[in-house]
Amino acid sequence: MIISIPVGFRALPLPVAQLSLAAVLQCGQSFRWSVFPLPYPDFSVNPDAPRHEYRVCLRDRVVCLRQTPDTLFYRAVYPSPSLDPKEEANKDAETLSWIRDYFQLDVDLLDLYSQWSKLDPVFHKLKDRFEGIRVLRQDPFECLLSFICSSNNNITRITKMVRALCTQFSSPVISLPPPNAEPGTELEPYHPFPPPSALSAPEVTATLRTLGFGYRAEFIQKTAKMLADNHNTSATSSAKMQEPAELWLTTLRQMSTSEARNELLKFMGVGRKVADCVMLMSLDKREVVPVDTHVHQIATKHYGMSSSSKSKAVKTTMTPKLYDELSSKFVGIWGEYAGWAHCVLFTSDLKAFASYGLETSSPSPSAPPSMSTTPTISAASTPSASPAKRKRAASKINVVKTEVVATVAEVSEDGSLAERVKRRRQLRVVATDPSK
DNA sequence: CCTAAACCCCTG
DNA sequence: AGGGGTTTAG
Repeated sequence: MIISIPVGFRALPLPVAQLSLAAVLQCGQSFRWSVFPLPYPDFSVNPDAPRHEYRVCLRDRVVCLRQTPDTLFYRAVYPSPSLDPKEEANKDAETLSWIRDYFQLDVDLLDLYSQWSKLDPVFHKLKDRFEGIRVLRQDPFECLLSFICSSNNNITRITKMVRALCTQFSSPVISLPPPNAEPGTELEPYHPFPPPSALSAPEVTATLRTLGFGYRAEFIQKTAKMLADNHNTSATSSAKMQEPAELWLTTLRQMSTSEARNELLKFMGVGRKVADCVMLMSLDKREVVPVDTHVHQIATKHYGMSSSSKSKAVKTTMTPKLYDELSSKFVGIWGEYAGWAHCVLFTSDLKAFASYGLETSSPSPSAPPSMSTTPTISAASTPSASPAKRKRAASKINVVKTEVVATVAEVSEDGSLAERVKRRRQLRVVATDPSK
């Protein structure tokens, strides 16, 4: 099979089993990729030719990707066309290294798939249908704001909102025609994701509301302002560089899962689910399994999971306790890369998963053995403390109101989710209203 | 410590 | 009517 390299693209050998762009770029991890169908006259001539081009704007360039069963084609387009060749080569190397980082290509997905298959019969039956699904390593600020938008929402609308955020609050770096377009086709502007400083002004809330963000408008602006106020203390030297607040968010990669979660929960509009998504998809917390209502449904139906306290039907509400139970059970099943396994099963092809359930649900509830017992969970995912210590910490917060920050720092080692939320509320007061 | 309702917009 | 959630009030 001969595949010609598209003009301007470089080739990176990569089996589609290691990465499937079609599955990964549109499954609700990132909401900013544009997809273009490639108008080939006849695919029967070359059935393996790429059908789509994917594009996204990164800082000063637009990255374009195409894929065949064994090759990833990539190129970047820059605003200034006449660079000297050496500079050009540098930038291309930069683009390749960004791709390797963004798709985490050093992680062998085939290894993981075979591990999960041994650990989980349900996964074993499904794995062939979900090739090449991996967790992206996204920019933390973009990830945080995108998932604040995700509450009570669907992928289509989140995508529209994130797009609106970019077109409204950042300048386009370049305008390009769609791939394989006729001459004279209208150019399309490409906007990078806006930095915190562009979203922190109070008027931003109203603008976002007119753009259809609803109650999330305030969350976005408050979160951006909190980041800018706390971390953008010195000016950013270059427009191409990240702001200090963005760099600070990235440092959460160095922290433990529970520490990073505590930091994220301080932001307005960020609860457990959003925090976990941000940690999994941008902060290297690969064991974290975010739980939403859909995961809950599948968990009870296919894995025999149900809240230990309430043995009601599938109609139970998602309490913090239930969330913890479900999340830790999946970590117990899938292990170190549990979040990645979750991604394969739940955020790719939900309909295929549902149909699988219809086929096999009646004969035998083939739940994995680890379901029945409480699995051992790493300390990082479920911090525990003596009840006495916890109580002391909680009461301290209620009494002391003036030195909240110091108190929080002291007790932030542990605590239930509810307690963390309480602490967050007080922290927000300090962070957003210094006068009080 | 835990539960329930509102929130804003889009889709069925 | 209800949704891949969070906040606020009880």
